[in-house]
Amino acid sequence: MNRVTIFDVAREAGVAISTVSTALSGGPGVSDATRARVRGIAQSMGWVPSMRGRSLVSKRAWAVGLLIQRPATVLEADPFFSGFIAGVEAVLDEAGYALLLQFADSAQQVLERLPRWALGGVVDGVFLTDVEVEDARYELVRDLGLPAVAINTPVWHESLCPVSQDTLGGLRELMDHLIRLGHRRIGHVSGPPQFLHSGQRETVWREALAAAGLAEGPLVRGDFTSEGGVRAADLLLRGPEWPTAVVCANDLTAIGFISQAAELGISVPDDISVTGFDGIQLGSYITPSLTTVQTSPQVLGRRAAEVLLEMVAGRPVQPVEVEPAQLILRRSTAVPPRS
Amino acid sequence: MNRVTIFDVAREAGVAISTVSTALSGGPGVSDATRARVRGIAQSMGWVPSMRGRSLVSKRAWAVGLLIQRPATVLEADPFFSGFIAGVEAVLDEAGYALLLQFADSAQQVLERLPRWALGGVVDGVFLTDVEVEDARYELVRDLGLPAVAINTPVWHESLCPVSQDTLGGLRELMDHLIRLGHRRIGHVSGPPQFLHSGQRETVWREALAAAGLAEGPLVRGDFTSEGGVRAADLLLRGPEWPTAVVCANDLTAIGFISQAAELGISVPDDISVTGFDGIQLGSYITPSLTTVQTSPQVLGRRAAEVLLEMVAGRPVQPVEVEPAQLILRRSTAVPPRS
DNA sequence: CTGAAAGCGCTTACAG
DNA sequence: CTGAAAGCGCTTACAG
Repeated sequence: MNRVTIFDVAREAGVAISTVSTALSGGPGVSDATRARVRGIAQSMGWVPSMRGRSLVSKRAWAVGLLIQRPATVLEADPFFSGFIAGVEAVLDEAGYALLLQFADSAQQVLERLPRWALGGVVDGVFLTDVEVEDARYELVRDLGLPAVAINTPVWHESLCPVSQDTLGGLRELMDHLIRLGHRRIGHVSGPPQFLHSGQRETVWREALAAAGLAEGPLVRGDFTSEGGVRAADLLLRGPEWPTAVVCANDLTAIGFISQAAELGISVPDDISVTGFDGIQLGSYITPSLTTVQTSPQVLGRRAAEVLLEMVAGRPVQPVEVEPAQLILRRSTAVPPRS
Repeated sequence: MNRVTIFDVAREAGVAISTVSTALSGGPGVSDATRARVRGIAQSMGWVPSMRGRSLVSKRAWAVGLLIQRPATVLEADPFFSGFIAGVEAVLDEAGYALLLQFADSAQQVLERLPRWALGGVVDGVFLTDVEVEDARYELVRDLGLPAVAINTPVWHESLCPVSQDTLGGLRELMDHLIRLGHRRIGHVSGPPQFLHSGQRETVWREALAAAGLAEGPLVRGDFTSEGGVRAADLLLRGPEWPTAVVCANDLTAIGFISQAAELGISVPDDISVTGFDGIQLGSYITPSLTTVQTSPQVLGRRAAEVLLEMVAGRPVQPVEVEPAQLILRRSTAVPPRS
């Protein structure tokens, strides 16, 4: 497909291909006159560098990868990835790097593909998201010597650098807020147990209740989907004793919960307060608007890309901590109904 | 980064590198015994094919590209791309192809990058979305000989194949439904004018009104965002004469519109009916749930990827038409208030 | 400042 | 069935 090569340009200009290469790449060792002439000829001939040739010799793929260990359909549902990719792209674009995107069905598949990407020279580095409780990827990227940036992980080694945002502080504030409003029975709809942050959020909820001397409220396992929120509402609201507030592990869950509460004739926030987590854009447009903890996937993406490019270039990096997630108070929370 | 090469395997096995290559790639011309032995040795040595070497000689990038001509942040807002990418990925993964994702700020930038991708051998083909009214990309991919699949376009030539879904039929049904409910003043919040489908949706609205002998309702220009919906509601609902129904160009716009209507003390659907377009998942969980036309970005993505891989392989293809978009009646529409 | 040559890791005719 | 060789398009020491 590549019509004109560096060889054609050299012939046309009457110089050696090494001169063309040096002139075009901007390196030193070519007179300004020659450089200008070669560049002019290359441009007029429509020369475009072959990334294939360049990659082979430079041992750089000029691409980094995001290998998402979830079904491809989460992109549609989970707001994190969209924002994260947006942030990543903004930085990569400027650096002339491309983003390779792939989804994996299982942890096993991820562990098979990472070596292919690394040893096959497909990417120069990877982003690791969705930290799991037992996460074999960290060891793997070290063994492969593959530069990696991991989001919200405590791990840090020579080829892995964390980029993190404190989100639990915002969640603690949220719990305090509910307690100050007078809530005494506060339930929780958790996230999928394999993710590290599901457990962390659950722990914050549990500890806040304990610190306030409150009994542990009802806990339902969710799955980060609205449908999971619907099921949780069915479980929690059909019995005789509702909680007066429910802290959901993410916004989608909260929206599903609120939807099903309405279906059951239960009003939010008059009968029950409901909170989300993530801070998706639509949270401010639904009725009632959603109290939530607003995270910054786009900022994380931007910083993660910056750090990864540094690592790829062989420069030393330090873990990055972005601004903490913010508690956003909206209308889905209020004082509890008088019992 | 690539430790062990085909050369190392050949030495270890005591054969020529061509034998290793043939044995590993599964081609004919190697005895079963040799093939098995070479494969065993390659595996035990941890050999992984270098895509850089392979790409250079095979003239294939083993990747296709999606170059989105919008700010990267739309990924977060626009549900089309998430679903589309999910569908694309499902097919590419199986074929061992990767997806290269990039965003461009302007049409100009797209036109600069496509040649770099094509002539630079970065991708073997591209997906073209967001058909514009005057779209220079079609001519460009033809000139470049770059296989391309375009979504919902009328154009078709040797290196461009359309994959389409009829969405306007569903919109016509939606208009008929509103008219049958008794609505006589039906407004429209349009999409950005540069997109072909914005104009198409507006035309359907206009023609349906004309066919029913109704006066043209108020038209406000939106931008496919919820914020645009808020602004449209402000414009349409502050005056003395509201429409009794408003057809929004997409779901996000409709959700913003409903939100602002509530803010102004106007109830949906009691005071005004509001409809969306896209069929995003959250549409069924908000209150009131959203009447909309449900499109199938994931199916489009899957079919588009299938067609593109065929084109890359040099096989002949035909335009694909997926199942039409479906009208989904929910609670944001009702009979008009008695005037 | 410029040129001739080697080599990145692979596939693919072409001989034997 | 197997091997020796050329070549994909580039960059990078190394001589001149």
